[in-house]
Amino acid sequence: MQNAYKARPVIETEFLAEYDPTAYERPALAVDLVLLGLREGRPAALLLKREQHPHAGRWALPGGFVGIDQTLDAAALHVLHEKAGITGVHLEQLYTFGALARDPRMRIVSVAYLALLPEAALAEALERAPSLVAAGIEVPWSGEAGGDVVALSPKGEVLPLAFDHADILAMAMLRLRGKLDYSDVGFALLPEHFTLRQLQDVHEAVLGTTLNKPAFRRRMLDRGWLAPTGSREAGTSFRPAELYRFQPSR
Amino acid sequence: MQNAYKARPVIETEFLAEYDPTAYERPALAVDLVLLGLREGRPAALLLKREQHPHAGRWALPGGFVGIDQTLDAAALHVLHEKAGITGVHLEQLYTFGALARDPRMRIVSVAYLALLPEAALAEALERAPSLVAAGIEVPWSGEAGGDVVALSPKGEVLPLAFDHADILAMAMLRLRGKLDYSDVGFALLPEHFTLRQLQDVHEAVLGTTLNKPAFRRRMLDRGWLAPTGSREAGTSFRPAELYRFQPSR
DNA sequence: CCAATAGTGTCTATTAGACATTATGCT
DNA sequence: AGCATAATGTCTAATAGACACTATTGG
Repeated sequence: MQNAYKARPVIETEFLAEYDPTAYERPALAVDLVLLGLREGRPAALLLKREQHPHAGRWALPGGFVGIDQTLDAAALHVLHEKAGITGVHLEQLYTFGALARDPRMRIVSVAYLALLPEAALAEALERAPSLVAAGIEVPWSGEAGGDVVALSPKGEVLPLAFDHADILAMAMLRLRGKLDYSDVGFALLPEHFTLRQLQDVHEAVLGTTLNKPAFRRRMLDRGWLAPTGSREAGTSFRPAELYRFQPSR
Repeated sequence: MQNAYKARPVIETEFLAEYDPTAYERPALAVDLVLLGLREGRPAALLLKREQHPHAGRWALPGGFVGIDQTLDAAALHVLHEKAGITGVHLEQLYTFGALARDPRMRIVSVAYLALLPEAALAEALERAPSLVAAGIEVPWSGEAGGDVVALSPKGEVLPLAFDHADILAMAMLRLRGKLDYSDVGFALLPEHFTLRQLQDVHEAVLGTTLNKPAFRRRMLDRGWLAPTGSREAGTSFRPAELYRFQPSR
C-alpha cells in the first residue's frame, strides 16, 4: 500500500477528523530494552543470540511487541520481567526508532528503553534467563556527538549486533553519560549501601575517564544526596570506607 | 480484544520468532509537533482549535498519522510542511507518549517532535496556515524536574489543551531548557544574522531568567560558534551592534 | 553634546583539578 | 609497626557574576 494520506487541498484542516486510521495499514509497535550494568568496572549490556532468521547468529536486545491494552512503560516492564526475570530497577524511555527497513520482515517501530541494573540485578538476570549474555560495551568516543559502540563477549570477541541495535546501544550510552553528573542515575547502578569509592568507580566506568578524588567527593557530598549509614564496609585488610545511602532530593 | 500475548512458559525464548504480530490489534501511531518560536520575548507554540469531538473547543498540537511507508522523521516533516507550510527548521524527536486513553476514540501512540522556528518561520506559518494560533507558553518552574505549562491566547486568556498535549508542551520546554546552554539549539530560534543581544534575549526567553551580559558574551564567543559577519545592524538611533553568523562546530 | 545601547576591564566568588598529608583498620 | 586505602587540607587554575567604565552611533 502506498502512502495512506488523502490528498488535502488546504493545510489548516484538522487531520484526525477526516482520516479513518483503521482503514490503513499500521506499523507494528515494539519496545527494545538496553539492560545495562557494570561488570569488572566496565559497562555491560544483556544480549540474546538470535537463533532464527533474520539476523540469525547476531546479538539482539531483549524486546517485545506493545499490546493494544498496554502502555509503553508496561510493555517495557513486561519485557524486563518476562525476559530478564527482574523488577524494581531504574527504567526510562530512550528514543523511538522508526527506519523503514530496520526489521526486514515487516515495518516495526520500536520504542527503546534503558534499564539500569545494579550488580545483584545483573547477576539475577543472568541466572534466571540463562540465554542472556553480559556483553561488554566499548565506547570509543567522548562528548555529546556520540558514535559507534562495540559489544564484546566475555572472552573479548566482537559480537555482531542485529537490526539497529548498535544504534540503540550507542544512544543508551550517550544518554547515560549525558545525565550522569547532573542527575541521580548513577545511584541506579549501585546497591542500597555503597562507598564513595564505589560511586566514583561507577562514574568512571560510565564516562570512560578517571576522576579527581577530592573534587568528586566534594561535589557528591555537596549535592545532599548522600546519607551516611554510620557503618563501614567489612572484609578489607585496610581502613574500611564509610557506607552511604542514596537519599532522593531533600 | 484482550492482551494479545500468548502465554509463554519460559523467559529465554525469543519473542519475535513465536509471535505473529499481524494477527493482533496494533496501536495507531502518530506524530505530534511542538512548533515553538518566540513572540515579543516569550515562548510561543502554534496550536489548532479542535472543531470536532473529542475535545472540541480545546487546543491541540498539529499532528498526523505515521504512514506504513513513512519514517517517523518523514511523518514529522510532512506535518510541518502540510499543516504549517514551512520547511528547513530545526526538528528533533522529543518523547513517545503511549497512555492507554490519551485519545478516547482509539489507542494512539504518539511520537512527539520539537520544531524550533525563527521569527520569520513562525510568521510564515501563521500566514500560510491561518487556523494556527501562536499561543504564549508560560513555564512557571525551573530546574530539571519540570512541571505544568500554561498556554495563553494573544489576548492573555488561558487556552485549554486537548489530549495530553499539555504534557507534550511541558516536555518540550524542559528539553529545550536543558539543552540550551550546552548545545547549539539556541541558534535555531534566530535568523541567519543576529546580534549577541538577540542571542542573549533568546536564552533569557527560553530560560525565563535574566543573564549576566559580560559572562554570556565571554561564554558564547569562547565556544567558537560565532563568526562575525563584519557588518552591523541598521536602523538604530544608537550604537549598532555587530552581526554574527552561527558556524557549526569549528 | 546628549541619549541610548554596544562592548570591555577588572574585581571577587565559586568551583574544579593537582598533590600532598593525615587518619585508620587490619595483620 | 607497617601496609593499604580512606579521607582531607591546601594551593592553583578556570569560570561565572557584579559592576563600572569606555566606545560609538544618530540626533
